[in-house]
Amino acid sequence: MQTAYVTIASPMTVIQPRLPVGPLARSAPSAPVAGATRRLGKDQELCAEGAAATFFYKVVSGGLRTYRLLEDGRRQVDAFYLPGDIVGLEAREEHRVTAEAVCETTVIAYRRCSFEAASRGESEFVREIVAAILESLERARDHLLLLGCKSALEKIATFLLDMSRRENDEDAVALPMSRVDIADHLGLRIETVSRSLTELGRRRLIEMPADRRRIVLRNRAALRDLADGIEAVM
Amino acid sequence: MQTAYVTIASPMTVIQPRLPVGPLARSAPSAPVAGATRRLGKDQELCAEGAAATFFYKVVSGGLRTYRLLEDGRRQVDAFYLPGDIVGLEAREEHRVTAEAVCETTVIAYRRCSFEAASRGESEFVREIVAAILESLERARDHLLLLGCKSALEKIATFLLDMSRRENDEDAVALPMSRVDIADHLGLRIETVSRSLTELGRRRLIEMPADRRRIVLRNRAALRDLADGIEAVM
DNA sequence: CGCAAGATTGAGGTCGTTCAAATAAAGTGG
DNA sequence: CCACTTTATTTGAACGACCTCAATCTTGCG
Repeated sequence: MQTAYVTIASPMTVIQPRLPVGPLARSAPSAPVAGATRRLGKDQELCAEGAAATFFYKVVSGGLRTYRLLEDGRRQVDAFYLPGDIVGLEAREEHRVTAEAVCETTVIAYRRCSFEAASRGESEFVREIVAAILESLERARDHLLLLGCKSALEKIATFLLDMSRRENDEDAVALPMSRVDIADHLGLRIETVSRSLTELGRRRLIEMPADRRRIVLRNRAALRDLADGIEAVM
Repeated sequence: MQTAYVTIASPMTVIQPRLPVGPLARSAPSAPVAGATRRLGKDQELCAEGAAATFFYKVVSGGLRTYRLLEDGRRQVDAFYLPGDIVGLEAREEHRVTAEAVCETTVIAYRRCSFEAASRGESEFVREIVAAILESLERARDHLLLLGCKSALEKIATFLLDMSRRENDEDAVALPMSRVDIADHLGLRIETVSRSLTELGRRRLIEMPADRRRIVLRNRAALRDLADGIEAVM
């Protein structure tokens, strides 16, 4: 689930904190975690989705936005970060969102390799908890993109693929939850859920057996395109 | 930010697992983390929002939904949890979401007190990182409720109050970001953002100085009601 | 079989969007 | 400092996706 993040012998030091602003500001002289101040102009990128997460940042002045995109350009701004906030901390190899300045902004950069290193000393128990929390965060972010940007049909396609993936990618997807639950999950009404499923069936992307709690995926590629916001060619 | 969570010597039994499901099943014999299997009927509640988070759970069979509500009953189902998933892990004193079974479901309960205990031994650095991640998760969940349930006016009210809170609750809120950013954050179009702000001004809940990047909150109570989904009495 | 709950389908309404234009603000160069 | 261009924001009118309300159909279960 979580991929191990091994820092290859990065010369890194231990931090010995005890600051009022939080430990981040107080690394030991000999083992600095923190780095330089960085100034960003309006709309300048701090870090990109997919880029190596070598640093994370604390906002000093100005503000940042983090966002994700659909293929056709629709954008979901996950959050804004104001002075004092910490951004880019995901304990993963890659950043999952793009961060940009909304105006003239100053941040302090911290090396983040120390996190995996530090937690390597931790109990397996703590690590698994952190991994589970990160998993929740990633799912939540995926869902922000869905709720903020996608149409009803795209939402349903996304949902079906997600359920399928979590059930070992079988073509037959079991939906243990009711239409009401699905609707409240996707920010739709049950009637719209029903109509969207019917429409996907009409388009031959899925098939619905008599048992309404089971759905067969007939055309994953097309469903994937729908879910990713690529306009359907039809 | 994070309050310490001390477990008072609860008599608890050790599990000796060695399941393929991850470390949770394999805590040290002397420091057992896990507990009993629990069976839930359809729609039965596993844990409630606000309740003490004494346990967290791993789904064995069936499925769970987690959700949050607005005052008038609108519901956002944050996520579904299928066999193998871990739920209720927030490293906080209280659960932030309600978890219920979507059908006949079996879970394994784990004591979660050990997390704070275990992390007490961790470096301040790791704890701050975990705290920042949890902060992100909470914000994301709040935002799911906003995107999934709220009307345009409610979204704007929520956004203004949130920005105000993060800027020391001043009545004058600075909005460093553009209307486009706000729109993409709230799942709206810039025109709708603009219209909603105008409408709030018309209702005397806010005031907009000439400088469009600044907004004065005139009636926080009414804004709060709007944000919480309490129908406006007017 | 008969009933209750859930799911689907249909018709009409609404909120937010789209497209377009007006207004305001912020630069730019003279 | 001012005319001019560019960009951001606000406002208006018409459209459309999804919602609401209501009826029908299906399924599960006593």
